[in-house]
Amino acid sequence: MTALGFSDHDHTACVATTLQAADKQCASKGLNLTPVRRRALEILLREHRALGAYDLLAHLSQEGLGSQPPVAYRALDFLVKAGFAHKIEALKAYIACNHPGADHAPAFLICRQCASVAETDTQPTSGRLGEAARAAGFRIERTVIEAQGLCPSCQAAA
Amino acid sequence: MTALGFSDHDHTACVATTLQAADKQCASKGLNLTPVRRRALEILLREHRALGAYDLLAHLSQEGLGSQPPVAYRALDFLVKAGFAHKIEALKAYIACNHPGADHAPAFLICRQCASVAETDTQPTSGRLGEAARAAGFRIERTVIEAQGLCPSCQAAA
DNA sequence: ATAGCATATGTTATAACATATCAATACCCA
DNA sequence: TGGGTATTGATATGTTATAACATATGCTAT
Repeated sequence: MTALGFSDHDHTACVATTLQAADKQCASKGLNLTPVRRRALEILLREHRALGAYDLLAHLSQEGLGSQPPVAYRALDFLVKAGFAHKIEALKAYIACNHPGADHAPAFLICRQCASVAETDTQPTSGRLGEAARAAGFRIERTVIEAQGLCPSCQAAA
Repeated sequence: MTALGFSDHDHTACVATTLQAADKQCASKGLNLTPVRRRALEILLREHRALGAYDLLAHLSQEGLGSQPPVAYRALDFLVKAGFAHKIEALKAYIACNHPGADHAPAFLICRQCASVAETDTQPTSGRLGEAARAAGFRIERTVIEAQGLCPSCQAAA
């Protein structure tokens, strides 16, 4: 895959198709994509950027879907566990997954100027990190790979 | 370098020599390693694990070196900027650097069981992340590379 | 039908992490 | 000696995340 996120695309369609894919996956895996969870995913997809839990909560509460922090955190937990969203640790924020479904080790390119985020992925077992882990006898279960810097358009603007 | 942190070593000596190295570097770079900052570094080195800012603050305040959050955060900011410590985003915690001095892109192996942390390093420009960045035209300024899993001794225990 | 169970949500409160702001002090050096 | 810079002290507040407990909803076995 390539790192999308810095390029334009038909966003309405991409939201719709991803939501449908989520519906399908939940049905097949026996997961319960409840109204709050589905709406949370839709908000993340529409915004198409990393949102803080309280940002999401503000959207949800505007629509009468709960007003207290646990509402947002529960929805986010579900989405992250289901693979529909990721947490960006360096931003303490959450973003919809680019390519849900596949089990993957996401990596992110985060623009410090415009806060846009591109998702790509990595092969944790290979590369320097994998080597270091093997050498140390460490068993990797999850990786946080986040690069911060400037996206193409912010470089151009500077 | 190799990933230390999961192996035994002469810790008293390693604390002392790292502190001395820090003194030296600060002198040569015109940085001011004040008592609070130096003590904070010593605490991180002695503990030899990732400490939360409030954990550090507790140590500092026991010694009369300040009792309010900004004291700890200022010391940590200084140490991180100077390259004497790193922040582990996934743990919201701070750890003394293994090899201060060199400008480097640290990477961490974090045991979810015993919370020990090994520091290694990466070459951000190479590998899949670097490729993705080049392909996207993204300019990397800083990276967060953190692997979570099980260290050798916790694997053995399980 | 209904008791029991599992899952999800509602609600309150608080824990844990981090920063803004402004005053006081110290230190350098022109 | 006076002005600039860096550091510290102190108070308050902002931000992120979870604990704890109550309630609702739906399924299932009897």
